[in-house]
This record gives sequence, C-alpha cells and structure tokens, in this order.
Amino acid sequence: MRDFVRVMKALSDPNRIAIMKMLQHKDMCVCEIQAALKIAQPTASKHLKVLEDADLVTSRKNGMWVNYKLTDGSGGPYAASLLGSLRHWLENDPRITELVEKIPTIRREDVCKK
Amino acid sequence: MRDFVRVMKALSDPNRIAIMKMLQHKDMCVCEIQAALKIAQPTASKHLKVLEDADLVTSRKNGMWVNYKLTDGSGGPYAASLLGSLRHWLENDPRITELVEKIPTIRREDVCKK
DNA sequence: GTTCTATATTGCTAAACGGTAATATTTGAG
DNA sequence: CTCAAATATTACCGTTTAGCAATATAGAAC
Repeated sequence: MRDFVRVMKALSDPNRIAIMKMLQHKDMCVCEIQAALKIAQPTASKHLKVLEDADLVTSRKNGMWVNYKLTDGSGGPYAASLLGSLRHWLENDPRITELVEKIPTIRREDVCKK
Repeated sequence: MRDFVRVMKALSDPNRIAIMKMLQHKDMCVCEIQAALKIAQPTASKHLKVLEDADLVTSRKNGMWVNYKLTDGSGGPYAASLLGSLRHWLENDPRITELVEKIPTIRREDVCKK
C-alpha cells in the first residue's frame, strides 16, 4: 500500500508528469529539466527525487551532470504499469506537446552556465 | 492533464483506496463506509466527493441512504484504466484484506442510528 | 591547492489536504 | 406539521507539499 501511494502521489503533480513525458523522448539532466519547465533548480531536484523514490526514474552521474531516465519497471508492479500507461496517455496534452517539441532545442551546454 | 491529475490525486490517499477496494465487492452507503474505516461521517462524505469528482464512483439516492458504486469507466480513459488495474492491485494488502472480510458483517441497519 | 559548474540539501512561506465538530439539508415515520 | 436519521456543507486545526533563496557538496579545469 505504501508503495502504491508513493507512485500515485509522485504522478499527481503536473510538473512531475511533464518530466516523465519528456524523459520518454530523451534522457535529461537536472539543468535541462529546469530550463524546460522554467522552475528553480532545487525544485527540479526535489521533483526528481520524488520520482526516483517511487522507482519511476533512475539517475546516473556522468561527470558534472546527473542524467535521469525512466526506469525499466523492475521497481515494482505499480511503477511498471503506470510507466506503460503513461506512454500513450497525455500524448495530445497541449503543454506536454509544447514541451516535447522544445526538447531538441535544449542543450545543456547552452542552458546551464549561469 | 487536469483530469489525469484529478484521478491520480483521488487515488493517492489510503482511505480513498480502501473505499475503492471495498466497492469492488459491494455497493455501500456513507455510514457503512464510515463504520468500516472508522472515520467521522464528514470525512467519509468528503472522500466520496473526491472520488466522484474524479469519475471513479457514482452515487444514487435510495430513500434516506446514498449508495455509492464504482463507475463503469465511461467517465474517461484514466479513470477507466485505473479502475481496471485496481481490480488486481492490492489484493494481498493486509489492511484491504481485513476490510473486505469485514464487509459482510456491516449492515446499515445496525451501523447507523446514532 | 583554487575556482568554476552542476546538483543536492536546508530553511522558509503559502497553499492544499485530511481530519473533526458543529451546522444545514433532505427524507421517512408518525 | 414535527421528529429523527442519513448525508452534505461549513469552519477550523495540524500536517503535508510545491515553490524559492541560500547554502552545502561534488567534480572538472586550471
């Protein structure tokens, strides 16, 4: 029950859902997600932590960056099932569409370096 | 997106999840749900309103009582899909099992009438 | 070593949420 | 109509949550 609630809560926030939909198209680091969603960096980090705690994404350090990607679903049946459903859900959502289209224009080399 | 978040939020609370699992076995009125979950009556009403707003349950007045039942899923793809998944999810959760076993012993004639 | 840069953590605020008690509404019984 | 019972609504309280600024941590480049 605790796992289930954790997954549902993780997918109950529009920004976290947007992160999941973007990660379907490309693995991304924190600063890219931050730039795409136009949120503060700690906010992006916190959202990613919630998703990771729910076994929906995993992180892997690569030099200075931390790359986030969707999990393969081995973290549990709820995460696995919702990862699958999310593939076809919200494909026509206007904000999601706009975000996904913008992904190719976001390059970490340009986006970061405050 | 708004609909999706509404459904996910509705299913992010243990008591609301428990209501959904009980309704899989039997249509119930507010006082029965209140008795099963051992919560105050307004709390039960509020939870049911959240589930109804998410198109996960429907209500039908029958005399003094209001019977709640699961929807047929026509309220939207998210509710429909999760209603289906919930059928087999949490079947072995200890609290859910205990609640479901207790359902036959809850009769509105005994439970209500403060 | 020092200095950037990307990320994580901490501390804070405003809003949302789950809970209850008290009250209002509705309906059946007399 | 009056009374009682089931449900809904309101008002309030403590906790959680999403957001940010500020700070701490970690790694790359020098």
